[in-house]
Amino acid sequence: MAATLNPSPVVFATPTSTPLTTQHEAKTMSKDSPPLVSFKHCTGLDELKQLHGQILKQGLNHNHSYISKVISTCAQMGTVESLTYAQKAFDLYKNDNETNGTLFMYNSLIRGYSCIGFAVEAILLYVELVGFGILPDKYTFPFVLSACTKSSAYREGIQLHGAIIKLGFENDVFAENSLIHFYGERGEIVDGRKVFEEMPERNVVSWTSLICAYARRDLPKEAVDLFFKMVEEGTKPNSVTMVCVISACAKLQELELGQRVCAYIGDLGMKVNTLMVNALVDMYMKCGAVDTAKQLFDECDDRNLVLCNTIMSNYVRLGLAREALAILDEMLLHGPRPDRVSMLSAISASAQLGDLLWGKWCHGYVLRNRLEGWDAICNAMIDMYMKCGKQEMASRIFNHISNKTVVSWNSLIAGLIKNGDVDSAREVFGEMPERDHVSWNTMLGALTQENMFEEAMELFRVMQREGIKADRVTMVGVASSCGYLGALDLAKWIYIYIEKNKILCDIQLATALVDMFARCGDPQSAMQVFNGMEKRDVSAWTAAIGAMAMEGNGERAVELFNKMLQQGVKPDGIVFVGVLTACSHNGLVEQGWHIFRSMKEIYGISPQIVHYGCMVDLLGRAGLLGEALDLIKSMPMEPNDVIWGSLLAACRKHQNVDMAAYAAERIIELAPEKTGVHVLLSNIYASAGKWTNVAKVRLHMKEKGVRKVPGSSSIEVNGKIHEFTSGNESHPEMNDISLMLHEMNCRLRDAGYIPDITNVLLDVDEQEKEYLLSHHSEKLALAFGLINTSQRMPIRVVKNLRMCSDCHSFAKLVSKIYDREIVVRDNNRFHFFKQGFCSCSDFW
DNA sequence: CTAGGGTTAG
Repeated sequence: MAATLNPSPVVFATPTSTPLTTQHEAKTMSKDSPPLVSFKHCTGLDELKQLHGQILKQGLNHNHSYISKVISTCAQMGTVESLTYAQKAFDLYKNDNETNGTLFMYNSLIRGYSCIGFAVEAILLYVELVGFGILPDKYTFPFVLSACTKSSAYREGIQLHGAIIKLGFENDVFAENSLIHFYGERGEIVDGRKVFEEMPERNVVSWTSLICAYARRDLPKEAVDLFFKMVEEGTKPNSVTMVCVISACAKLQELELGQRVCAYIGDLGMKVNTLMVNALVDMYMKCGAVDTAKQLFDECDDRNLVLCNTIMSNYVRLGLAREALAILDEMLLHGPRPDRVSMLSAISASAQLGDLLWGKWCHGYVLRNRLEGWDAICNAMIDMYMKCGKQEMASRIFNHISNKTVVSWNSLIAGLIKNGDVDSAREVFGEMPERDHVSWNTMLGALTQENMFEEAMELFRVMQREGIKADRVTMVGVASSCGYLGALDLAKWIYIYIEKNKILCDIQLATALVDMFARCGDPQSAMQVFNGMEKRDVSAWTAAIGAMAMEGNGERAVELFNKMLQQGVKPDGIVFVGVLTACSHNGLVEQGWHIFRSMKEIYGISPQIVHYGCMVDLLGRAGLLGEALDLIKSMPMEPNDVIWGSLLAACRKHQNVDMAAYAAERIIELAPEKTGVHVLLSNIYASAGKWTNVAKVRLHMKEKGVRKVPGSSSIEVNGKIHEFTSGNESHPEMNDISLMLHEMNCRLRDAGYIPDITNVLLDVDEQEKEYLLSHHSEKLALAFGLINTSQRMPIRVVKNLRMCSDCHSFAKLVSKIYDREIVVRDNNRFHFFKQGFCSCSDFW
């Protein structure tokens, strides 16, 4: 627009007509001329159009006072229609008078356009105004800057900053405040701060704008600090300030701080308006004070839509979907009428519950009220139908979306994964037009969840190659995969990577790191991360307790558990599993019973079947087989195959063949597909020398097509993970490994090692048994480790099954004869071998 | 004239 305009300055300072109050002006008006006050009583656009018509009819279009009134009144109505009309009136005025508008007209229009979000039009009008050589005034800058802010017109904003300085408005509080807001919304907070610092005088809006900027840029701490500084320096906060600072407290999730800030509301005798109630309810909910929030909500007379939406969305976020839907019910009965934001929460709530009825009802409401045009609603519905298991319905909605965003694709992928269709998810991932970090994180999470850890790490490497920035969520997935791989070098690299890239280490990520180090057999690092955490929730404690359990340090695990209770962290069912497992690894029968009983008696948590499983394991390992069986019989629920499996394992350790057979039969009844049972059962018979029974089990396995899960061990050397399976000789360095194994066997035999062939299931001759035994996967990995790692390095092996007792003795001796620390993680815990001893003291 | 609340996927 501006480019085609004549840039020569048109002096507009001379009015084309004198003010209305003068005699001259009065004469030009007919008797029926509408008085200017009639604009004040103008209620709608139609009325205004009539007034404008009268003015035109009376030939008053040259009178800028009238036309200015028309334009400004129109613009203030703030609708697209009214602005279009204002623009028309403006153009007509300019045509009839062969001149430009007045500054006041420009200001009115710019403000109006900015208000309805037509920022480009507002900026173009400014350009036009300057093009005509009209000098902007102090009213112009706030309007046009707010337009720049809304349309992210960065270059224009910067130019305006220049103009403000050039035209001598840099000491104008309003212009400067608008600049602070502009920079703040752009994320250029340093520039905003600079403007703020250089202001000769500031008012409450200057402070508030900067506080708001910090709060929005995820620097809530700075926002709150600035608030205190503001009060200290004697500027009284108003309700807007309070809304901003309370939202900062919500982000910090610090209830006490929030309450301290709120104290100013009462101290200053501030009236609490709806926006403040809303901010308060939001803050309390984000800080975990759900009851306080609900109370405030209930006491609020003005249940407006936003307030309802705030409480609903928070309920959904907290996983309280039922409560969210209760609010919706309330709204449907007594108002306010749910809008698309309410429905977004309602659809998410239905998704969370997997409640198809509610979901379908929401879908219907959306259609009846024509809310479906909004992307977010459709995306939420994809998620909802997927979570309700209605893949087809979800896909249908996806296909009907005309404007598919990356979120639509991500919802589809996540949904496919939830329905167990990882292959399709991978396919869609490959097809989608653009991928954002959520897409990558979703896939990474899926691979981790599906135990495809190496694939997950590979995907992470692809991310690196493609320059996708990893964030917290990425690293949680990566850390978790690494933990399962048990690759300590990789773990250390990940830890450094997070520090180097300044990835925010929140509770979840720190917890993932604790777990990762624990699974990689480095409990020291795990505890170091844990001790460095600022806040610890029950999951964090669970990870630390798990680290101790895996190390076999039951006493320390129980200690940690007690410390957690002391610090007032409420235990959940999961942490009890952790601590009871720790007890069972160390035979802490008394403490285990004590903790188990406290579950219900003190914490009101009814033990679930897993907790009984832990106890059966604890009693069984300790040799209290009768007590274990009694517990199983006293359980309030039917024992499952896992429970009997624990008992079976215990029977094997303590050589109770009869009870073992009983337990095994129960398992085969409950879960005939469980291959491990057959193997274990034959092992029991084998170790008792009952070869007829072994043959029977083997026959049964053959008939059912059950195959033993092959033992596999992996070892990380120079960042690469080498995997060995029992008896598989495909590794490229197999020759060296065989030679090494032979040498090891010789040296060990000289030291008095006798292979414990009771672990060999097959009924073959002694020599062959020895051969099979000497090729157990962990032995291959050990030999490989001895060849390929330096003397001072511990050898770390990860095994998928439980270590057999022969390999256990073997590793003990190797650790002594080769003077090497050996760390083996089996599917249950760690074994640290050193100088002929194992950390488990042979109790595992 | 400038500043303020609720919004889907991992």
